[in-house]
Amino acid sequence: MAKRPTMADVAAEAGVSRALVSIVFRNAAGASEATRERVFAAAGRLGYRPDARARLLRSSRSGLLGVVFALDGAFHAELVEAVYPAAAAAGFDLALSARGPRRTEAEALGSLLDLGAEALLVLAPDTAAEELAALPVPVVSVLESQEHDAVASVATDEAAGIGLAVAHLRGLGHARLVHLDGGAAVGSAARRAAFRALEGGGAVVVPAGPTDSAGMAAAAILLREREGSPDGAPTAAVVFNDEAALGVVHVLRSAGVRVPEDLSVVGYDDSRLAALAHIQLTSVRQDPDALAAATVHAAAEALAGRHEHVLVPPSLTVRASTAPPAGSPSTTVR
Amino acid sequence: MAKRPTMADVAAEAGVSRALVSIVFRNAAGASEATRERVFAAAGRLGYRPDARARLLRSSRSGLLGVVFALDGAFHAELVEAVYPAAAAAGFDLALSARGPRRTEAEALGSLLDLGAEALLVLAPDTAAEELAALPVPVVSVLESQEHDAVASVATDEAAGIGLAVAHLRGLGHARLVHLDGGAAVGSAARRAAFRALEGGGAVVVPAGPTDSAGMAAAAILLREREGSPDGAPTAAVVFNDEAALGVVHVLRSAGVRVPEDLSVVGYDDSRLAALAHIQLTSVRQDPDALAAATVHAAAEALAGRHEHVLVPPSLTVRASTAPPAGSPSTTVR
DNA sequence: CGCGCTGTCTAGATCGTTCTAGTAGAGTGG
DNA sequence: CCACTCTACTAGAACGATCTAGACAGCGCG
Repeated sequence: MAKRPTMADVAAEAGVSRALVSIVFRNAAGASEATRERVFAAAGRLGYRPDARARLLRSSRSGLLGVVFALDGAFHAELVEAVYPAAAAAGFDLALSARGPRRTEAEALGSLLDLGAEALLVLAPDTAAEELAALPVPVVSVLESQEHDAVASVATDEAAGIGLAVAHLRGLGHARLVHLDGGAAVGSAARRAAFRALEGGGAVVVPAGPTDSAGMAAAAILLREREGSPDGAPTAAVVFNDEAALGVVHVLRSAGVRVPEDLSVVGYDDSRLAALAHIQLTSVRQDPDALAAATVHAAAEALAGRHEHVLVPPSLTVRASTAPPAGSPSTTVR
Repeated sequence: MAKRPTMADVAAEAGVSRALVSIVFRNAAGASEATRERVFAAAGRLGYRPDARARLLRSSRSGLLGVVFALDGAFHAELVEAVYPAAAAAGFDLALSARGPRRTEAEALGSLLDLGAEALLVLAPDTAAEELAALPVPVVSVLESQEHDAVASVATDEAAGIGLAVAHLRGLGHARLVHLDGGAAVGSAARRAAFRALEGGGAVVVPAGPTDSAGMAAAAILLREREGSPDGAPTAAVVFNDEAALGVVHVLRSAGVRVPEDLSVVGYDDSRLAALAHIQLTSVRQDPDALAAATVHAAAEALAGRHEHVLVPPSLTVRASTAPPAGSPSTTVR
């Protein structure tokens, strides 16, 4: 295990000064094409790679963004994946730090600060906005919009997402919709409010939750109501998220209610669950690339002292769990 | 955004030299109790935290472990979560780097090397062992055992896992087992071989894959055989992983075959899928804490030049997808 | 020829730590 | 009173990069 070569080694090998090697590697102005090649050749021969620690230490503008995410967060993995290219395009490096049951958000934030992150991207933060604002670097709250002036935020437009789901179902001919909400989960209030706003006074909302068992419980209620009034029963359900929707679909099918023929179901998140071959859930999709781009942009702006609050519009992935209602012309005719 | 305080600031505030502050913060010998307190008080007043970049740069023993993981890896999230406390206990810091469809393993490895990681933990590496061995720091291959002398490895004992599943089913009274394998997926060969070794010449293996659709396809084959010979058909299936098992269960139930009454199903990984309330899959569990501890230990050993190859025994999480076979006394009697 | 300019290159300070070598002062023993 | 050890502390050189200031050559221009 030979010692890692340094800039001085490369300089000696190429017969130039360290400073020049630095210039070449930052591809800054001030080096001739010929020397550039010579330096690169020497570096290649030695297997040199610049040491990020020293680089970060010296340059005030470190170019390092810290990302705090939850390992079990439904959508976090996809989003982090999308942030890598977005950050690279903007000239930022990324340092990841996970939070979870065994590691608090504060610990995750702290370790990123220690590494010298210039700004922090916090996915679905637990921490209160005031505390985030008090950190020594700017923070972008991702997936959770914030009102605080000193905390930028990038989130999906929940109202638009619910709007897409409702419009899709209405377009298929569904007259009576029901929303199974997320209970106390993050984002539940916004989605519920959006549904109520669209449906007006007659909006039917069943309290549920973000898990498949919550979905199962809510579906059981739905079934009971369905038996009570077979005609007035809803023909389509907008469920808080995919996991709950899975529980809903399972209970319905077990009870002999066909999906989508008897009841259409729309999920939310378009997670891997929704795409499973035997599920094929129509689901509201948050666009990871758009969110990632907006997030990196917000970080850059925040570094300049401007704290943006961005809402990214979602889209709808239509799969097999939605169809026109049983009585509608488009299914009976053909 | 005030500038971050440095060791010199703390030294000035406490009226001592920088070196002494360093001593106090590393809690090395050579400072009186009184000064220790004075320094901590001063640091607290200024909100000082040591700069990891400078610290890493100076001290050759950086204490930083790099972790490469896949954001969509079934078991990776749990494992990474468990590695944090294990690493902290051994005095290591962690830097995470993700690989995925948008970011190659080589990029992930490179960025960790740049950050100055002292050793790398690579979860389910893509890269060939020789290439890993050629990296300038020691590597631990996690979740995938390696034979290479210069690459340590920590993995689950696949044979033991399959053994647990088979023993569980045998214990319930099942005589005819079938294994739906993982096709070309990582670990599939080992699990298949283990199953064959246990079952001997009459081992029934159906080629499948690691996805739910592969599980569905394999289940369809199973159903056809079942129709052909209702008596000789297997009464229990050991499936390559949970996702495939999900597809299997779905197809079986849709065809009117009850799980577990008519056919018991065992998954592998004990992932979140297996725990879903409407699935309740019995599954082979890889113990994240044991793996994490073994991994960190292997890293420390690798740093000392000793490359361990460790197999961690799995356990079995019994849920509702397994039961004694239909004709057995324990179900008929009671 | 002298002057400024541009392009290429270098010396040396600097970032915030750790580490090595050493100093001052107190205590001990002969 | 000197030599010695021990404890508490400090000065200054690393670490490996970046950055500032300036040197030197070659060129065009008056």
